Amino acid sequence: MQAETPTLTHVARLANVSENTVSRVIRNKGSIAEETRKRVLDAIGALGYVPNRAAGSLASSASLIIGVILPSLSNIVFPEVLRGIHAGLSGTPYQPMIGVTDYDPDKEQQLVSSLLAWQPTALITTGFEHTNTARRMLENSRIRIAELMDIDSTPIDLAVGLSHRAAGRATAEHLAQRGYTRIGYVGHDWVADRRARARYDGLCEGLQARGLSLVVETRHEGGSSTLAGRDTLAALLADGAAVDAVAFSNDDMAVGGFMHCLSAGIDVPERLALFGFNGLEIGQALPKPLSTILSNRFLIGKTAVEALLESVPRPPEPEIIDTGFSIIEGATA
Amino acid sequence: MQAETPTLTHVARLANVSENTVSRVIRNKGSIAEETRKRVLDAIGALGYVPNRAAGSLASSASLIIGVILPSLSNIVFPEVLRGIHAGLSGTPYQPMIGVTDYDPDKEQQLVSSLLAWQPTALITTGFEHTNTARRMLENSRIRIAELMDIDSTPIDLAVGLSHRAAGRATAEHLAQRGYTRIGYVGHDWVADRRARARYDGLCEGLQARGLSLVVETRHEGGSSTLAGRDTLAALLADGAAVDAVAFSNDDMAVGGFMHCLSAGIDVPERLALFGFNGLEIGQALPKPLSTILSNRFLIGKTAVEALLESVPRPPEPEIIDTGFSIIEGATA
DNA sequence: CTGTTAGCGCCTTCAT
DNA sequence: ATGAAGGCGCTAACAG
Repeated sequence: MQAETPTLTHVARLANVSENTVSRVIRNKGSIAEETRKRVLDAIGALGYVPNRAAGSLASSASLIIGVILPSLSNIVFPEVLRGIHAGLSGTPYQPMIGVTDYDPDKEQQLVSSLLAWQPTALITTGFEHTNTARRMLENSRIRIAELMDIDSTPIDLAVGLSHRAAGRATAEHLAQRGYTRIGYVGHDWVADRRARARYDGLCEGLQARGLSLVVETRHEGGSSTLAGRDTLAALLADGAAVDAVAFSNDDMAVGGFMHCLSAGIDVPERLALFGFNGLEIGQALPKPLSTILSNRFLIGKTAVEALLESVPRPPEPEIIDTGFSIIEGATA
Repeated sequence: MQAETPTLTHVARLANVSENTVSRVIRNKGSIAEETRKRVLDAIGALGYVPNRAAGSLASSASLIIGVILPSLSNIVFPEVLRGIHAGLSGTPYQPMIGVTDYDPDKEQQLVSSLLAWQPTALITTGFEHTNTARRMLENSRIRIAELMDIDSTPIDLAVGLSHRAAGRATAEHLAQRGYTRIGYVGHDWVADRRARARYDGLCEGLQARGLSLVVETRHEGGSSTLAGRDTLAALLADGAAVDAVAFSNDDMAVGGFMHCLSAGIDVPERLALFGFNGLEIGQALPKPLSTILSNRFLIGKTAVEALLESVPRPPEPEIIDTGFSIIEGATA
């Protein structure tokens, strides 16, 4: 038997109050006699009432949705940001609605439009690169907007992340301090991945400050992956470059590089030092833990959600939250 | 200047038609004169109209939401399923709304309730284990329900995945055929991860069919991870067990095991063979590609979405789609 | 092929 | 502290 789905009206009738009172109890708004509240809650329990979110959204012109736009799910980094978002949302009535851009600004624009159609309370996206249309939509909407991962530019409303340029400089300093002088770079496509590019720039800048510069660099044409890291390092070394350390665009690439060294019998770090970025678990499980930079992905997601929900009308001034980074000393550089 | 958000009414007015006609054009429903359609589309473009999804959902008692409940985001497996779901959804107007259970049935129940409150077109969840209440809610709702990953039981509506028991048996057969006889098992917590348990059962069954049985087994108390695999294999070997092959609960654990062998100078597979499950990229990037079973996670997500949207009223009979698995020969077993 | 008429279930505003 | 009235923007059902 398919019972009719209970609505506010049913609850109100059962509890002998007006719909309005039930609504107030549910939303914890206005003051309600303890006795009444209890009667209402009992009725809700008895009927197994669950509020219709669509009706609520329509009436209030605001939904309990948090739009989340991620560039990719292939890399473990963004699922970890999403985990942080979930952690920040747990215990609240908000639900995340997800979109994936594959690093394509046009797809992002379309997702911004689709997600705004749900009148979400907030929209979380990545980086500062948006189409003009997308930017306008985000600015004009009065909801809260977070731009994650990067803090090297002025956000529309809120930025949460770290300075990738600074992380690149820190890489340079670490390698220089360890006495490496012939430093190479193994990267991936940075047209799509702007933050990898920013780290590269910071790296070059940091080396230059020490009177050094990259002696060789190779970039894989596609996205980052362990296999790409392995093959790209192999290609770089095959050219006979004399390097004593290689900075990778991220840990995936660096772990791949480590695999190549294992296969080729190259001693790490004695003959070749390796340095990554992200601080992924796999890097720390290598026979020699990877020297890298921890990027606090989970924290970025969690912090963003908490900050967004903290003050739901958008504050007048944009805010930047630096979740920082830290060097993992490791044993490969 | 914050212009008023355009609604159907505005579009209708501008195009000189009734709201209903606009609605029909948008939803591609009923027949419309080519001339009228064009006028409406022009008006939509001119105003930058975006339909209010909440209003649409309320009026039609159905939303363009697909609820997705995942056990975890820590492991790359579920993000890959999610990628498949996204792929299946791309080009449709549906958006996924995500929840994470952390393998807790009570959390799942709460998510089922929260997500049903949005009147989604379909709900995708994992496995066959639900609280009684959750099961009742899923059965009573008339929307489509997919239970992913596993096909070894009767689904509420649709199951998409593979037989984990069969995968376990295939592991046994592979190892036996390669001539290994002293086979050990390194696993993780299977109270939460039922499918790992099913593979273990299949493994034992398969060994028995060959007149073999596990000579030793160790299970890590928590979830699977590379570090856990490394340490758990180390612990197993420290006990002095004479094994010539180890089957791991999954690739994360197996890759960790491989790392231990590297550190401890154990030749793989000569002195110890390793076998995993999932076919993750990292396993194939090892100096010796991991012997394992490919679980087609992406395909599971994509297939599920396609099958669900194919026939939106729930069919009378439950259906099972076997996305299968295949052995990756690798070089470690 | 197009228009008219009623809601969907809830929240907001105003009243008491 | 509670109730009454109206409407959020859209779609369904029925005309024509």
